[in-house]
Amino acid sequence: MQGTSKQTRYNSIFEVVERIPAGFVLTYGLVAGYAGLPHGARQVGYAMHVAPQTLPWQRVVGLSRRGFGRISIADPLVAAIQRQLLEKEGVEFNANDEIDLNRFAFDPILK
DNA sequence: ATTATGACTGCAG
DNA sequence: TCTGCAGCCATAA
Repeated sequence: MQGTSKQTRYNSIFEVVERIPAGFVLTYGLVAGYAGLPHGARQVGYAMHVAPQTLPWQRVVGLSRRGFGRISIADPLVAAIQRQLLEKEGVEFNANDEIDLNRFAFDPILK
């Protein structure tokens, strides 16, 4: 193929993301690991940036230094939309705007 | 080819 | 506890 699109280039990443059930989330690093890109957390971020409208991009969140999930999108408008979509699916945020990964992370391998 | 940027993380101060 | 910065690596300029 010649015009290798971004969608084709990040196909492995998109396949992981579309498997995340509504009401659950995964961190950029975890998605990268499942996609076979152990050091590609930032690439997952870019992949979500260019993801097709049909992908549940809102289920991919950042990993806080305390081990919680958190919205890590710079654009405040997009960040607000992501939070709204997640809460609508049942994902809960604590007082620090963090997500308890022990309750909402979709991790079929670790548990 | 070289430099800058970022929807990431983790360590150091 | 909070900030800054260093590794990380694909894209953009």
